[in-house]
Amino acid sequence: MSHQSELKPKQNKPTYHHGDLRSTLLSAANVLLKEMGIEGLSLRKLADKVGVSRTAPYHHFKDKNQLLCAIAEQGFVHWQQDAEFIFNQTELLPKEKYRQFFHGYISYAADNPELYDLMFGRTIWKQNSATNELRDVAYPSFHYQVEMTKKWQEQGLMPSDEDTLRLSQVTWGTMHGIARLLIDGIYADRSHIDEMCDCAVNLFTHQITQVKR
Amino acid sequence: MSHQSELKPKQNKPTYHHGDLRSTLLSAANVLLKEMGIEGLSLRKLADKVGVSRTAPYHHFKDKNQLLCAIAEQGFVHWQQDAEFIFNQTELLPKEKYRQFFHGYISYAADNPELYDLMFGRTIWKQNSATNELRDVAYPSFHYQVEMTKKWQEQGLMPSDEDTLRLSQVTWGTMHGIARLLIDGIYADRSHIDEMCDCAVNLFTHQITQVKR
DNA sequence: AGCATATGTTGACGCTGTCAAGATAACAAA
DNA sequence: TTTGTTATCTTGACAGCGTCAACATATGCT
Repeated sequence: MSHQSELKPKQNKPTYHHGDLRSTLLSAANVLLKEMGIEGLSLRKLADKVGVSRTAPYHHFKDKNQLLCAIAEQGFVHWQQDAEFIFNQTELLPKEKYRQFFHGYISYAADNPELYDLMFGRTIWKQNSATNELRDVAYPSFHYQVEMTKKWQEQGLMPSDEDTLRLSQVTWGTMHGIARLLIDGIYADRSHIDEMCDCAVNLFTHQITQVKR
Repeated sequence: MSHQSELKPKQNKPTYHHGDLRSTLLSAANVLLKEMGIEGLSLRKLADKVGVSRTAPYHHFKDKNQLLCAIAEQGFVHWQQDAEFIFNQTELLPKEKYRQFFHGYISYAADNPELYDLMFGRTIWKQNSATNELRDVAYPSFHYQVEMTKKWQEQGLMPSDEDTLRLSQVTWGTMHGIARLLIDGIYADRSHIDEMCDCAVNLFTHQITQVKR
């Protein structure tokens, strides 16, 4: 029953087997996530939207948690591509590149608040509920930021007397914190984004404008 | 039924009216919050723990949300006291005072992860679900940080060419972000706290060690 | 004393995630 | 082709959740 109309396989006639349920669930879940948020996304609503019974998704995802991890996984892949694109723009000066990276991070979060909340929120990471597949995608993403920080230190853009891991934890923490303040609407809103990002970049890259080595 | 034993009013004999249910609920909720987290805290478990029926709490809190806001409210009061204590320590140098403030913030978050998550998390702030009472306590707390930042700028500890509001959003964002990374267990753990804090303080107060004006 | 109000109780509803058992289709081996 | 295994989808059921409605009891004011 319910409305099993639009989100069905290639053929129009209703088949007992869906044929491509897993990926259909994933994309529908992305929409539902954006609309209702991480809490409003329920397996039952999702199944109903796709036009299958409540328990059908359980043949493709063991848990609600596994579904969430799969969504986050896609998010990390997409986000990693964005980061690499900025980092590989050779014609930009280091500082300008970092500024774009910073803006890009915050913009990604502000444009996809619910997805960002899922990727970097406690729902997944709190009690070790992240899937191995998700870890395999997320950890390299985290590590990529450390590598970039190392490069920025070598270029003299960031202070080289700070430990690279600590420095990247702090700079990333800043981006993460600003993103969260924006997403949760705590004492900051979208109109502040540009100025906040510039302020942070100035603080972290202050030396090179003077020393220029 | 259930076990209405320990958390009862002064007299031992079971009375129909509890007598002090609201505050009893609040303190029991704090315990439950610390144990089970913000999601694991259910009104039914709470009522059962206190020894009243499921709907009794509704005579003291309109919502689960109102209960959460009341808990967060207490957290803000307590946290504000901590901040003022540090800020009023006159014998400390500005930089050392700021370092203590930073460490204090992160330690408060790390020691009360669930409470911090409630106070500064999206559950309350996302969709404007904060009570007026909570706002009346939280907003001055936020503003207090701006005032301190202003003082630190005047003392030459922090760059005075940055807009005060932006600067405090960034420095607070950094504390918030580090706290979140720690709490959610994302690429940082408690053994990194001291070094991360020092690194951040160094970045934000770099000038004064050189300029010393 | 009587009555309004505050407070606490049981019953019920719809929502959620998830398990168990049965139905149907796809596919591989005989 | 037929048969059997497996993947997929179904309905039924259960416990837990927040919350409303209706009812019970105690407190306190007139």
